[in-house]
Amino acid sequence: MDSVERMDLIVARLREEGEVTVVELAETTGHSEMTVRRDLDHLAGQGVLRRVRGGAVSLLPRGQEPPYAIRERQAPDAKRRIAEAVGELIGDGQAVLLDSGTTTLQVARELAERHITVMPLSLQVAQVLSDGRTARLLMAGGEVRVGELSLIGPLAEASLNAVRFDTAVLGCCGLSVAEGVTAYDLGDVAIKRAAMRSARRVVLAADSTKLAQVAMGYVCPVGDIDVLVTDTDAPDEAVAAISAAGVVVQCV
Amino acid sequence: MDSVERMDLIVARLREEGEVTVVELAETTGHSEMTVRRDLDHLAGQGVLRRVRGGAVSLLPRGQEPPYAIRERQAPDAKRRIAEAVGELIGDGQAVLLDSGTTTLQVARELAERHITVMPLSLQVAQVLSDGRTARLLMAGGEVRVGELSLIGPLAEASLNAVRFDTAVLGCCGLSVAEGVTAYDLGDVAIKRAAMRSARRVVLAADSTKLAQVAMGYVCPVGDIDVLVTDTDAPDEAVAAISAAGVVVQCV
DNA sequence: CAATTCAAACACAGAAGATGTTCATTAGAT
DNA sequence: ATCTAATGAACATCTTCTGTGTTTGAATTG
Repeated sequence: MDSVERMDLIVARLREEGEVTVVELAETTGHSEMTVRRDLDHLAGQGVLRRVRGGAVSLLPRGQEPPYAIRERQAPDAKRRIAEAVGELIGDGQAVLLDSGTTTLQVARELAERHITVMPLSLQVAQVLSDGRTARLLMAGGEVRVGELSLIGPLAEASLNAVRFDTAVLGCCGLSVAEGVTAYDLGDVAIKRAAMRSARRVVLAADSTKLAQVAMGYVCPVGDIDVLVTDTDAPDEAVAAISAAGVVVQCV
Repeated sequence: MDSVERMDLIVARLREEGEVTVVELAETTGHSEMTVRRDLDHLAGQGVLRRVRGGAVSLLPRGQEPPYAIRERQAPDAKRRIAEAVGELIGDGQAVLLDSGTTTLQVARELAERHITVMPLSLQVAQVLSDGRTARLLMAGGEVRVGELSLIGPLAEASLNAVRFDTAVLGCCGLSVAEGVTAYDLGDVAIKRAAMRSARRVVLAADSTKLAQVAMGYVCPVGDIDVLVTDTDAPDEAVAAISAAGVVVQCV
């Protein structure tokens, strides 16, 4: 059991029990208590839990978004395929708006070596794109959400209002015909809306697990999306319903 | 001779001769030709040189700014001391504007664990601050200069106009009473000016090597600076002249 | 005050990176 | 067109880093 598996186990335990103990985790994982403590300290640094004597308590209230480092490990294959498909939707020279999130981060990796103009809505996405050194980077301003590194607030909206894009690539937390497109953070919601206003075409990149979920913040009805790229695990009836709303659905 | 020394040697040769050969470098450094080639490829990736058969030619025209990776190794001790002193000038809870550059990057490392509000004018500085997770990060928008990762252009100016700061911590490329504060890139110059307009107090962080230099872009007269933090190698007459212009000079 | 937990320090193993060597391929010179 | 030197890929070796466990003394809690 390597460090990644251990972390996943700890997070799973925290979700079920709300708290964990060092001794119990050491037995379960088969590693020393010192190693468990180091794992817990690491997760504490990500804001996942709070250390207490003998163990840790969860900082993940139900109904709230799991932290970045956790989400990045969810459905990585699907996200990679989706990112690849989104990359093919973007032509060279286009101006692209790239949302924050783990799926769009993967899209950024796909676009990093392309010759396009990109405005990322996340510091992490910006990092990936600047490493590529070929894309023209137009940074959005805004307040940086700690942990997420997404950009929100009036400065971010002002940045979006100042530019027009060929394509906006958005992520989301939940998606259904009944409930529309939803996200956890209300600040992010406002930005997604502004992003849609600034782009001629809106592409939503969402793996199939999102189709079953509804988050607190309402972004827009499904029909406002132009293209949805998801994976082949998406249930047929959901895909049919979303298509019926006028969305081009692509399953990869 | 480790890889850092080799790179420095290669850059020095490029500055003197304008070009280098693989064979000669292999002899001088005492390493294999393959290693030299890998070094050259690495520097080519940073935009320092262009590979040609048998060697490489410089991409560093005189009068232009050396690339980031090179500057970061210049006077690192002085920069650290300066950064520490600048950190002491910043009180908790303040709103701080942080310029791009290698000296201000060091300042960012100093401020990363503080509880302040910071607007960085560089992606790299933003990266450092977001790692700290204590500072409130207000990202400036703007076009990202490739290689430098500094933010320039109208979006950046708009971000600066939208906020007011207690302190602006600026870097520069050249500084003298006769020629004022100067920088290489004209885009950066405009941003530095806007930054000064948005801050009650302007702190310039510049190691003593900057006192002898003049760059192309004129930012402002020396007297517009409130505090200059430099190192103890600064010549006394220069310090006296700058003080006479009404600047509080601190040598560390 | 006693029992437990913790964190710093050191030791060790496996992983990752850097370097050198060999060799087939390629670019440039003749 | 042919030859020579340069190149980059592939592999082997060595070094450095990172992750882990153990020990030990300090800190916390009941």
